[in-house]
Amino acid sequence: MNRQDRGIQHLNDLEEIRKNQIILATLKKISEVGSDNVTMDDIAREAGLSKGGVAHYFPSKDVLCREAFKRFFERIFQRSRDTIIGFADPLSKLLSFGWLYNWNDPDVNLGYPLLFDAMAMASHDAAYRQLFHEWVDRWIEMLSEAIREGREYGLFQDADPVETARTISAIYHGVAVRWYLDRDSHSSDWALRAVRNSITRLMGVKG
Amino acid sequence: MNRQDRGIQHLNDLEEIRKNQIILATLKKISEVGSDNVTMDDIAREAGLSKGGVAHYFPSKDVLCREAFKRFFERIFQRSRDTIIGFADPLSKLLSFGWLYNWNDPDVNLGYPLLFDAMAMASHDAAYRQLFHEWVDRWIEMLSEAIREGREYGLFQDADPVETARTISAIYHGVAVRWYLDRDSHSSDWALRAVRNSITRLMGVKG
DNA sequence: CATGAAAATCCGTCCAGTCGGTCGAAATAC
DNA sequence: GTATTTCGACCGACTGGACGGATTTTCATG
Repeated sequence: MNRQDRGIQHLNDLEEIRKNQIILATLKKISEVGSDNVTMDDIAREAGLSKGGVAHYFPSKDVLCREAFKRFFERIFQRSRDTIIGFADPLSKLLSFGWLYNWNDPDVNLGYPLLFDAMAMASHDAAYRQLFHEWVDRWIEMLSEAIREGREYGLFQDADPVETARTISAIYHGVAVRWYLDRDSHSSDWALRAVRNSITRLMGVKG
Repeated sequence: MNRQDRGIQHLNDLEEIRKNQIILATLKKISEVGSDNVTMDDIAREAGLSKGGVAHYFPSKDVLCREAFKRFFERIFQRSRDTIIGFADPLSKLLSFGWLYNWNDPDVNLGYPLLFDAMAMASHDAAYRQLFHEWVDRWIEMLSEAIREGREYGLFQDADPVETARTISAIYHGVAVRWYLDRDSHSSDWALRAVRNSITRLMGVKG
């Protein structure tokens, strides 16, 4: 981005644009090499700025990374919500996250390394655990809503919706780890069958 | 360990003792701060040696970490095998990993940060993916054996044992992540119920 | 004295964060 | 309308510290 572009923006707009630009670059770089191995120089260059330019918008690497992770998780959650509301049937809602196991999805290729990085951070850093907790909680809220709905219609067997939602969420996650990290032995088809099987049986739906 | 101890050992013994000592220290430190943040100095001090002492036994940090991870995964797997063979009933075998959700277990407190670290590495490094793959494969072999047994006795419904084993393994993993990283919302009781429920229903066992 | 393990030291590299400076644009003065 | 000043985004050289690996030194042992 050259200097000509700058004048045509309001200042507040510019700040938001630059921050976004930097955060996108941060996510890409962390995804590529991990947050411990990424340098501010890498991020700056990826964003088309210099170290000083990045420093102008973010006070430290730590703050930048946290903000980047936060926005990324937010985006993934929004996407999940957009997907789930496209289904009316409660079981379909619970099974609507197949895109998590699609190699051609750009969010997937960017996202899994980010997720693993965030989890590794979380195991040492309470702030990242909090971030993870908030993210999971929003998923649970969304899933348990669908479960309650299904129970009302008599589709699902009786069980605590929140507890069941946590189990479903965990199953998606566990399958995802295998699918992404041991890809030669865990095809996308396996992943889809695994979650479908586990979840339908868990909910007491006749197969 | 002080100098008096050293003379009473054969040289080959000593080498194995030192390597073990260093590896244990490495695992502890990685568990505490992550493999990227650990320094050779940290490891040496933890092992009661100096940097030079460690360098004498391991050529580089990279090699040391890989070897440490390898031995750790091996140990966990051995422990799992020891546990599973204590049960005769195939379903009990599949449910015999409750110790994975026990906060008082020393392997647990040491192990989860190591596992998350290894996964984050694996998402960038094929060598760690290979390590993960081999580890998973041994689990799958062990689990699918129990599943085959259960099918022979007519306890489990028909389904591909390996595919089902992969699903069970993934469920254990997914539940573990939630339990360890979002501990305030996921009790050990929840974790045990979650795997028991998911697995018994997946296997078609009458609850 | 000889040997080799371990300690101490050194050196090259890398990186986060700082700071003085540049440049263009907007504001103000005249 | 033009000159001048101010403002702030941005740059990039630099610093200080940390680290990994190699080299040198010390020392226990036989």
